[in-house]
Amino acid sequence: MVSKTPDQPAEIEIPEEISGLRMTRQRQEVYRILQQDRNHPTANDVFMRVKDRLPNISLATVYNCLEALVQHGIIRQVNFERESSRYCPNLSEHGHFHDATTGIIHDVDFKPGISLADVLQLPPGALIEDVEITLRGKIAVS
Amino acid sequence: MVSKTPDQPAEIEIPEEISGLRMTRQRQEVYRILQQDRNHPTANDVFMRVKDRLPNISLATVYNCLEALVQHGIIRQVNFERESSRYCPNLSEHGHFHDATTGIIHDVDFKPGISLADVLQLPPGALIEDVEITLRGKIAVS
DNA sequence: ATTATAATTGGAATAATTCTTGATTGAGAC
DNA sequence: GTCTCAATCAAGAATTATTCCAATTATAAT
Repeated sequence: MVSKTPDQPAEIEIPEEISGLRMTRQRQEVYRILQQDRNHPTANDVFMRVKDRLPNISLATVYNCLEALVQHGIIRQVNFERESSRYCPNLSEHGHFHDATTGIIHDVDFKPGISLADVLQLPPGALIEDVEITLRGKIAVS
Repeated sequence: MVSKTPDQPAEIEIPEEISGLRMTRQRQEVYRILQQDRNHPTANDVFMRVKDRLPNISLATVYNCLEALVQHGIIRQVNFERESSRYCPNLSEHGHFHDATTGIIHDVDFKPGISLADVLQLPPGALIEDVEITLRGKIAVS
C-alpha cells in the first residue's frame, strides 16, 4: 500500500471543538490521519498510523474516536461488501468505486447539478438521511 | 417481523440447473424462500424458514447455498451498514431504501431510461461489475 | 482543590461468517 | 444394478471485526 503522505506533512489546524464534539488529543490525531491519508483507511489502518504520535492509544479508542466523528458528521463511514469499515473525510455527496485490480477506492462525484433523488423512484414520502453508493469493477488499461 | 407469505403459496417451478449451477434440494428450497419472502431475509431468516421443509439442514449449508446462488448471479447479496447480509432475488439494477422506523427494506428502481453511469463522473476506463445503492431514512406519514 | 462528567484503556465478549473434516449424495461408467 | 468419483452437505471449531465492560485518567465546573 503506497502512502502519499509526506514525511513532514503540513500541520493541519484542528479546532478544540467541532460540531459540539470535544476534540481530545486522540480525536484530533485520528481526524488528522483521515485528512492526510485519503485512501479510505480502516480502523486498524488508522490505529497503526496513529501510534506514531500516540504510542499508548488503544484500538478501542480508535473505534470510539471514529464513531464519535461519524456521529457528529465530521467524517463518513464507508462499507464495502462485508469488509472492514473504512473512513472518509469527504463530506460531499459522493460514491465510491472500488477497483478490484489495485484495491484502490476512488471517490466518485455526481455530474454537476444531478442528485440521486432525481434519478430514483423513491417510495412516496421517503426522507433520505443517508446514501451509500458503492461500485466495484476494474479500470481498463488503455 | 411480518411475513406476507401465504400459508399455501403457489409452488414455484425451479429447474434442475440454473446458470450451470446444479440445483440440489437444499439450493432449491433456499431459492424458493427468497422467491416467496421478498422482505430481504438474512441467512438466519432463511435458515429458520427452510427448516420447515428440510429439518436437517444446517446454517452452514444455508450460507453455502446462498453463496453459490450469488456466485452464479441467481440472487443478489445486499449489505446495510455492518448488519447481517440480506438476500434478494430481484436481479434488475435497483437500490434499497431502508426505512429506519419500520425496518422495512424497499426496492428502489431507477426512473425509466436512466442508468447510474449516466449521472456519475466515473474514473476514466472504469468498468462497473457491481453496484450497490443503499438509502436510509424515514417515510413521512401523510 | 474538589467534584462531576466524559474519555481512554486493555482485555473479554459477541456475532456473523468462514473454514475444516468427515459423511452423504448423485451422475455417469460399466 | 452397482461402482466410482466429484460435488455437496453437516456439525462444530475457528476467525475477525467490532463492541462491551470495568477501572483508570483527563477535563471541566464549581
